[in-house]
Amino acid sequence: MNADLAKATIPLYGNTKVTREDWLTVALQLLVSKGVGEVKVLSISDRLGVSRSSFYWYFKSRKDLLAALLEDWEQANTALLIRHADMPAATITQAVCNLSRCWINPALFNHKLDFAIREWARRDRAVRRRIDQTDSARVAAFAALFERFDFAPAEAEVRARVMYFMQVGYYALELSEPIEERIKRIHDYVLCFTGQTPRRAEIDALVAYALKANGQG
Amino acid sequence: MNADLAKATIPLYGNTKVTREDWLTVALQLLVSKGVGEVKVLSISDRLGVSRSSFYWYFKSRKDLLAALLEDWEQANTALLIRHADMPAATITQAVCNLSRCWINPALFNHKLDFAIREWARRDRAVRRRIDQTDSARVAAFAALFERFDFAPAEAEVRARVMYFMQVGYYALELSEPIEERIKRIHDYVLCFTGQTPRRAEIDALVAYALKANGQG
DNA sequence: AATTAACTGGACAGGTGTGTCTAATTGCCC
DNA sequence: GGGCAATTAGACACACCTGTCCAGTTAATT
Repeated sequence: MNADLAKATIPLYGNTKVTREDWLTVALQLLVSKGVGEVKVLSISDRLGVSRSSFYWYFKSRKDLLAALLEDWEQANTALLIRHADMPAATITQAVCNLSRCWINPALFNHKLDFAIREWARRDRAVRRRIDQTDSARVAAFAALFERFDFAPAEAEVRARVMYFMQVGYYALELSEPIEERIKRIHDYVLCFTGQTPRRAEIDALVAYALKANGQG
Repeated sequence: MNADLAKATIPLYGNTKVTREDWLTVALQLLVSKGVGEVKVLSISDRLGVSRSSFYWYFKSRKDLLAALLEDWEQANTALLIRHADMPAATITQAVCNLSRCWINPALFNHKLDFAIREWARRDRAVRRRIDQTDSARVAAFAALFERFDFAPAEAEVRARVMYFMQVGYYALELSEPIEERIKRIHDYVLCFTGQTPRRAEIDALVAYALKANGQG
């Protein structure tokens, strides 16, 4: 149950059963699967097989834990997207294919986490502010990508937004379509996003990547 | 506080202060502004200035109330979108402009309600099923629109999805940009969605509509 | 004016959550 | 093998939400 993290660290001192990391890991799982509202001290301690009150040795309060979770999220998701947007590419269609890897490979972008944070932001101003900054940074990186391929600034901005918002919307609907279904649409998506017909090799490579990343390769 | 609805109906019998409608109205406001979790009998009775227990005269339980709210939502939002998608238009760009009125006029599509339901669906299977049906119906209507203007079925489907998901994503981010900002992008959005340059008159008409609907006209 | 149907209010029971305090318990160190 | 520090369990206080019960209160009806 808690074997994963506790054992990796230095041997524990005293009557220790779990670490602060363990609390965080389970809290993150709960945040992702059920939303902030369900990140409860009791639920976590249950899953950890540990008394609820131990929690207060590691964290000042539930708020303290939530702040730590927000920190974790901020480190993970945005840097990934920006890194992929900045990858070298010969054509705009290739660049969009590169970026699509984040959406197509579940190991890359944690959309459930992203969305849990979004839901949280609806009820918390501080979270709201942080996610707004994050969204701006992402869109700016995508717009820069289109501008690198000589799109006019205004059009680059709109295409960046369409691409990003469309993806967020896709996640919002939680369609959970099989990968074969999604693959069929890749060509037309790239066409719609860029206004240009992608090369066959670009699409083929992305399709192969998608299958592999989803365990169908 | 509760003057709005109670007075509009037939004179009330007995020691009546509020109606079932009043409970529903306030519940809907809470659902929209704070999410399902905050739709509490106590919160509503407080706002209504009425005892909490009166609730159980009108509704069997909190679940009963929530079911009624879901019913309300289903009636309102989807029919509106489909009606706009089916409007006659001379060009595909014109058709997309027609549909955009739903997104641009806050009096038409209640996106906050739509999103509150989406969040709710994350924790309730029955709601999940209903919203999935709704989303399919909407996308089907949009795809039919593109097909009417001779787009190939596969491309029509993708363009419908890009347009719809992009809009849902936009709402997910809760950007709250001023209307002037959004207006600037209309032209490029239509271009990106349809792959065709819209006519000047089409854009001008939509911009005028947007300003009027947002009290700037 | 009494009756009655349509409500309303307050008290109570039961469940679940947070946070605090104190008395264990455990493993390392000397 | 006793002491100590780190950690944990359990009891308790408090808050808040749902749902039930019952004794009012009120205005149309007779």
